[in-house]
Amino acid sequence: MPPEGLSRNAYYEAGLELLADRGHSGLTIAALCEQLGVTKGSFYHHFGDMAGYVALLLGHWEAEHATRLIALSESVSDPEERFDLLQKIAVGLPHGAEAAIRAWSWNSALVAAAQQRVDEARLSHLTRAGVDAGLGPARAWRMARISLSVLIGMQLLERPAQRASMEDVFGELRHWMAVEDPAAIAL
Amino acid sequence: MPPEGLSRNAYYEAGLELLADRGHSGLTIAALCEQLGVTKGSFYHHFGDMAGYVALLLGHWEAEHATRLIALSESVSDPEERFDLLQKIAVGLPHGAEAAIRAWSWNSALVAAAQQRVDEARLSHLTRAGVDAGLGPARAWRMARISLSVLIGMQLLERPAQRASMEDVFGELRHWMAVEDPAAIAL
DNA sequence: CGGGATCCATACCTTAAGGTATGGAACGGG
DNA sequence: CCCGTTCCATACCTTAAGGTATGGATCCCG
Repeated sequence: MPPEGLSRNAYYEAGLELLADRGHSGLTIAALCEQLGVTKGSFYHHFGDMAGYVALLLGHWEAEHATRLIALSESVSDPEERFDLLQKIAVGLPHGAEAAIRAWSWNSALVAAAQQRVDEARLSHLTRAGVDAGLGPARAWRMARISLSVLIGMQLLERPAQRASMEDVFGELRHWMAVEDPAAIAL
Repeated sequence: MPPEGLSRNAYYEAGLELLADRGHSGLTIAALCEQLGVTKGSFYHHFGDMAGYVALLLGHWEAEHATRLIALSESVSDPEERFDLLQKIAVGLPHGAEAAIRAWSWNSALVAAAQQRVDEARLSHLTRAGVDAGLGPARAWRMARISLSVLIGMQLLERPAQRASMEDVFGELRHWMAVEDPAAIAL
């Protein structure tokens, strides 16, 4: 199957794009085919049905925008440097598509499962990064939760997400994190 | 119209309940009527069509869980006391329904408009509260954004939202806010 | 006690989206 | 050159959800 992989990837890109600007209800087989200039025959040839396509699309998203980026961050040893990278990674995520996926997860068990895996992976990675940076476990856990919540909130509050205000807010968060407070860190 | 207002409110309660445990795609006329033990005739009698019902339902939510609570908070003068109240208010919100509405807003312009009004009202109230508590305007703005983002993140990360972890996280946030840092506050 | 208004049940229509069946064009290997 | 496989177009089916038309039941009010 030499000229086939390309086609599949085209469906993924088109899917994420549709999600970003029409939401999950805009991700229909008809819309996908229209955007790619084909008809439903093509879609049902490459993917058995909608559920199959969705599973592959989510797998693509998970691998590309979670697993891969987390591994990238893990390759950095210096804690401060790693948080720099993490902030850049966060700002560069496909916020539109991610927000739509999160919304979508409220109406599909399949999507909810993928979303939960991605959240869990990001959360545990953030917690590890916090511990590496010297926070106590409980405090690192809360820091991770707050950080991920802020990412989610920013993704959902602005449409499209504004790079500038996101950097501002993340900067404030890191400033708070850096504050010396032995009593709290003891946790 | 004496025995009518009751019926309308029943539709609102049923609607928020359906949203909370089936998401917006579960909020169908058929599901509403089934839950209330009536048929579609009743629905179309009370509300012209689905769009009309949705508009009224959102208005109910906005008035009950945004406008009213903000006014309540504004009646408290002491800044510290006000933040205590705000935390209690936040924890007590109908998180399931609110999360579903936020997800829904990605697929309906009407819902998106209501959601934006509620977000804007909460955001500007939080900013005012921050200024009253002694933060500089820019810092108060970021604090408000972070706080609302955390609420949103917590609403979406846990299903159902856990009261305990929410209080933990809010506590950490307020601890950070209280840290003395003249340089940052100068902003 | 008659009549209009309120409230809702029943039956039917329409549309959009997923899904299926089938055939045809292009392309490569034997 | 032929045949099978890949890839996709066309036409049709099915289902779910919004919406409409109509009639009946109840209740208040004059």
